[in-house]
Amino acid sequence: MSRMTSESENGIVSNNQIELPLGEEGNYCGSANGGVVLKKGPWTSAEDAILIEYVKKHGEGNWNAVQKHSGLFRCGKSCRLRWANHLRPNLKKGAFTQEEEQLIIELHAKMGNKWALMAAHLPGRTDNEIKNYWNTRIKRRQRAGLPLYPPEASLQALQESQRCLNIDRIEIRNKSQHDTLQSNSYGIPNVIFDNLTPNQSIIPYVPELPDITASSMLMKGLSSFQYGSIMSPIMHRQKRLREATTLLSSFGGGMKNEFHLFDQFQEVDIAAQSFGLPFPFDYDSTTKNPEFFGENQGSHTLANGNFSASKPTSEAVKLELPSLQYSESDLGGWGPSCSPSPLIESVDAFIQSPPTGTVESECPSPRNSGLLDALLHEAKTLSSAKNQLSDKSSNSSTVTPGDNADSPGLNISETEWEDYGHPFSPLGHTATSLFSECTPISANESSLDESPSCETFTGSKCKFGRSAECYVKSESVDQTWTADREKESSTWLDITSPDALLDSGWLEHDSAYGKDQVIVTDAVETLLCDDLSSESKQMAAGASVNHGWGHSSCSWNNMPAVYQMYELP
DNA sequence: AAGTAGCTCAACCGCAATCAA
DNA sequence: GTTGATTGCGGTTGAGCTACT
Repeated sequence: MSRMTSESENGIVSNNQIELPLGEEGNYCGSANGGVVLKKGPWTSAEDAILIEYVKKHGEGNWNAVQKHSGLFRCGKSCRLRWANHLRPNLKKGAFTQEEEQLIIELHAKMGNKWALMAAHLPGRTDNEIKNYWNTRIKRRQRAGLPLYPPEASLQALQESQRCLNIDRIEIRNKSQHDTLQSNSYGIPNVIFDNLTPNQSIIPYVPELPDITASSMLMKGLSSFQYGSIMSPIMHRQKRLREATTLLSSFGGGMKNEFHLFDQFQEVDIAAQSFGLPFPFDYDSTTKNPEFFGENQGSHTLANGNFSASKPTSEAVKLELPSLQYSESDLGGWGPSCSPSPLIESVDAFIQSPPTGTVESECPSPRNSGLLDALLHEAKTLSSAKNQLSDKSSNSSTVTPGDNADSPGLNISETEWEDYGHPFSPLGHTATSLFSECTPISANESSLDESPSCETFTGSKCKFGRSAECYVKSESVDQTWTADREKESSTWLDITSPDALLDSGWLEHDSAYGKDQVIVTDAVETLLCDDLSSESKQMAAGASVNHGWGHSSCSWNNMPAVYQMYELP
């Protein structure tokens, strides 16, 4: 509004603001003007007055009639927007309150970029306002390397998610009493994708999935880290510190740990870039596959890299991105020169701050929310639960809080991955890192301006594929990986191992389907299926993939190569 | 003090869903 | 069932402002 001060106050169209009718120039506000030139640009107070007067008389709606009846040279669309965002009564002006911010965070964690829905929960606020706020906040937080969601939200969501997952697990196990640990079925003939069906019945709000896929969220995170990797070096450290501090304070100090994390990420990111690390792949320099990397240049690294182990695909995967969108071109650094850290950062954010809130559902489904947070949160929950049930773990491939730690004795599955020539684990660094990075870091481990510890995350156990244990060695940064840290990180699931997945509950055998089949929990499904190109999705759909709330199944043999990462020779 | 980069926010744009004829 | 108009939504843009160098 204040920006309209320089404008004409008479509401009459000035020449430089007159736009051709839409029939001649796109379809915005296209039809209602009948050849009358319509004004664009900022509204004047006179125009506002006209519009207000009109709405008083005729009420809202029928916006195209505004121009006809009021003489306002604005299209209906513009009128509606102006009214909704600025003129209608009961609009709150000014900055968001802390309560509102909190609510937005919770709502976004739950809904994703459903600005209109979010606005419905914030009286007096408009979707545009919320969207702008969120995008601004997102950018700031991402640039500062902070998680999107505050940790307190994580705890709440953790508890709720745990409860929901317990319900889910019960139902799954009711379907199958198989001992999931017995089967070492790498040649998985079929994969059953198990959505978190139980949630459906208790979720009052089940929108059409916005298709905020795991990969899109990962992309979001990855691209978010582009801010870290690209912006950070540009941004002066002082500014970064200030921003981060500001954001920190906005969360009541609960972000210390995250803040701490971030500073590490920045540096590692830079360092990793300087090493041309092929993010998201961690790889052992002695076993890296140059051919593979070459093929994937310019392609969608996440999709190709993480999911196409042996058959790199050249297909670009166009992902639908959430609000904070970045085109593939934005991810230009995804090639061999990409840093491993973006994902890690995002993962950190996601894991530390899974979706929360009970705005519309007490048991938000990861798929429903469309947020990877939920997905990862599930994994985290599962993994934690499994770790507690250590006695259950009989298979050597099971990742338990100890065998994961740096020991040269890799678990079976890991070795087998290697033997079977999958240069990278199915989920690669992505997933593995997720679990190795979600351990909170105590704030006193390093100060903000200390040389950050690359190993704090890069050194966490990155087991996958041929490269077995691969550390991202960034020689330009300190490597102060601590034993404690490693122990912490090692408690997380080794997702690259099917056995581990099985053991963790990510994959479960299901005898109900007759064959050696594996239930892939929603989280895995999301990683496996949702991240693929639409073409792949269609193929998968042809293979009985049902991306609904119920079970879905993919016939293994019919799955595109990118799906067949568990297939063994 | 000047130049510049980054930020904010209002408005635009395109698409899809809905509605009515 | 089809078509065109209307409405709603989410992503994007760009002008003005602010902070920094």
